[in-house]
Amino acid sequence: MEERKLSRRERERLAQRREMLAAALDLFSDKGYHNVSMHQIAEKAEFAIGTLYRFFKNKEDLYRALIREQSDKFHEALTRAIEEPGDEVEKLRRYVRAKSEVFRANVPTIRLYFAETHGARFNIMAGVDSEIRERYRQFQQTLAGVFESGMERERFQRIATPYSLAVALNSITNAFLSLWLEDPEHHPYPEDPDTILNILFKGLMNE
Amino acid sequence: MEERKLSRRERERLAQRREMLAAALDLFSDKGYHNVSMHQIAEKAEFAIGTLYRFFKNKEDLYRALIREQSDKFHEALTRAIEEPGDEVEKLRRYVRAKSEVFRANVPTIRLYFAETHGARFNIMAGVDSEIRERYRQFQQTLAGVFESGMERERFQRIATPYSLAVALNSITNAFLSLWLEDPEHHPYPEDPDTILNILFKGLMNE
Amino acid sequence: MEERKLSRRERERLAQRREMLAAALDLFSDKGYHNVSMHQIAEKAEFAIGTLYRFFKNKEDLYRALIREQSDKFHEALTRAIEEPGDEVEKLRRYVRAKSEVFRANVPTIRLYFAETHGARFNIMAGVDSEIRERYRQFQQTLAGVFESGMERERFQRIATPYSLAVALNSITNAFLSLWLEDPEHHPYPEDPDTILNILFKGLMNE
Amino acid sequence: MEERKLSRRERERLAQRREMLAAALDLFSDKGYHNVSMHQIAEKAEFAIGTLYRFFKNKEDLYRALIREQSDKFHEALTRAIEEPGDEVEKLRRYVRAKSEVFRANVPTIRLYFAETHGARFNIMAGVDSEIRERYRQFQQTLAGVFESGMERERFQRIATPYSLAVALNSITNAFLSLWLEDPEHHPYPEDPDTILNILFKGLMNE
DNA sequence: GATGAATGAGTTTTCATTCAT
DNA sequence: GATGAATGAAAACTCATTCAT
Repeated sequence: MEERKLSRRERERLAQRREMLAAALDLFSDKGYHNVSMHQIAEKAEFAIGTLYRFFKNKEDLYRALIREQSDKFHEALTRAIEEPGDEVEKLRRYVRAKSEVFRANVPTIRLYFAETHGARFNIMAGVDSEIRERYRQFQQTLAGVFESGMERERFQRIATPYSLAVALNSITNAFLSLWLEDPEHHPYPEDPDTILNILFKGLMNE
Repeated sequence: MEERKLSRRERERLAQRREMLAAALDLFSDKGYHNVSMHQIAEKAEFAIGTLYRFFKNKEDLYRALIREQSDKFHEALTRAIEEPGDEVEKLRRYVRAKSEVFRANVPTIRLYFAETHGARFNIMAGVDSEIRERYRQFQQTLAGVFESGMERERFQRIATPYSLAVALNSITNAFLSLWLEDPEHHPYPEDPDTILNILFKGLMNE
Repeated sequence: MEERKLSRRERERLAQRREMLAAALDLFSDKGYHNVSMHQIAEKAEFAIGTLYRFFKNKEDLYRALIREQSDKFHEALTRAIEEPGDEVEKLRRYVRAKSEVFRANVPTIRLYFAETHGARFNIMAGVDSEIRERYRQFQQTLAGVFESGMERERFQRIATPYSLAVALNSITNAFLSLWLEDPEHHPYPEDPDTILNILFKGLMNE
Repeated sequence: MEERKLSRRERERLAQRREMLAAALDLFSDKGYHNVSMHQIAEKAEFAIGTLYRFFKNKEDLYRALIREQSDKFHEALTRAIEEPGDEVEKLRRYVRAKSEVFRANVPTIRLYFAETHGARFNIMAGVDSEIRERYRQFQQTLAGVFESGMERERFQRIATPYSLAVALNSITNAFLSLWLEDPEHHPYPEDPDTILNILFKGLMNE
């Protein structure tokens, strides 16, 4: 935004920080939080261990910074997809497409989300600051809003609560994208968002 | 099955093993794999460390055995629900009901699946032996079979491939049940399977 | 006392503990608390580092155990010297003699007392558990009791409060013994307790 | 002495040095040598780390300079007290009074002497450069001179060697002053030097 | 077969010191 | 000369695993 105001010092600092986080992301996503040592991160980032600790006060701090940064990036992209003008169906299509792209472009980050973490709990956003969970919840509310407005405009039927539909849509996209992630050969990347959306859109039952 | 053929020795051994796994399940599900030591498990199970190592060659082996055992239990219950006689809709309802019950009755195990694990990957069955994944895949095939036969009998429309529908149904149930698990007050336990199934059964779109 | 009741196991354990404390005493008294690592202690005692930690939960715990043990030994010896029957002068002589012997026989321990310690404060008993300081204070009270009874029996003049005299006697003995400790050639070991006691007993002033 | 010969440069340098030492004194006396980092000293003195190292070649050097400077200050004051004209008793009284005042006015420095230090040894001047010890020894000789001349003039009895008496007087004052330092409520500051001196001056024994 | 004491590699973290700017 | 970012050796402590009893 206003990056040109940064001094050289500050720019360098940011670049270093980025390199450290990039190294950490690679390692964490590959082996999981507990199987990566600070030494390994320092080595991969080509800094001395002490330097790492100048940027992050401990291992957990580094991990949290990483998660927060990545999830911010995702939320922005996904929120944008929903909030740009368009009718509900368009929004959902844009959303699924954006999420697919984010997955495709950030495989290590995705793995990180699901890889071992501290008290990693259950679903996609687990094991993470309550702060981040809260943001995820809010995002899911935003998504629910799309279903809600669709219902009000009688585009959508009230087959479930809007929030449930948001949860369902997220879980289905996650499931499909992770199929692809784990075995791209057998489970092709869903180019067309309707592959996923039709499961919601169309009724399974005949009559 | 054929337990009466076991000698006293063997029966005792099995009982000991069960106690060890039970202790491990409690601890792992509470604190996560890396925050539990073999000593703690031994102590909780009231055995000496060395004895633990007679039963499991290392920590990972113990962990895998635990996961395998639990997932076997689940698969059996779920497969039974599907394979008992009935039409496709009945089978799906029985399946969702059985899965809910299994969740409700095995919270620690469920937590374990989603808690930190070695290289825990993404969706519900991840982070685990390929052996177990394979079994999960097979189970999902079985579930897909229900959709397939429904399509053949024209009970179901072909809104997606049968396997995709199996994946979708699993991800949605997981998502709903984990909402309940994390915050039972705000997200009530789904007594009626149709709460979940309707998302598949009914079409969202008007027309 | 009742050591014959100890099992072999327990006897071995105690022997090991003793060796660890002995190694620690040597090192601490030589280099000071902060300049000795747990590895060095383990190595000197010929145990693995982990074994050290089976006996003492951390470095401070080891240090405290050492101090406590040594000071117990001293207090016992010194208290005995005072409390055995005899008149006040005899008691003070026995006390100074006992203290000299304890110094002579426990040079490393003495050094330890005065070597660097955590928050080592000032005088001889400093830098140590308040528990130990309290014991030292009590001991000084006992010593003051000797002066007091001497005054009551009019053997001693009331040139200062009994407690002050106890403090003075202790500080003088410490000073002389540490002169000897630091430079035995120039400052001979005080064989005769009256070398020290006369400073209290006799008046410096003519008239 | 000849400070007006100093250039502005040199005067500034000295002022900086003083600030560094003052910061170090505060920190060391509060937390002890090992619990203070060079960074903390630099920060408290409001200089960069590198600048600190321009003045002192390492942490130990800084520490030694500090001790030396403080002890110089003390020795000067105490020597003056002894060497000003007057008879022996006056000199000793002036000495005890001066020492008390020095203690009272320099609590942090006093704490520093007794707080944890490298190889802090035993009595008051220990744990320090041999250079400083030597100076302390010399000072004690000066004090012994007072006792000696008192003996020659038959003011004092020869109850011990003059040097021993100097040692005894020092240890007693230290002991009393440190009692006050540690617990001013129970152990009042000795306003009257004779509180301390009478222990030497008067004989304890009747007869 | 059971035990649990012993092991030591490996982890996180600190901090005195250097040196390019 | 001053700065403070960078360094990496070294510290305390943990815990999976072994093996003598």
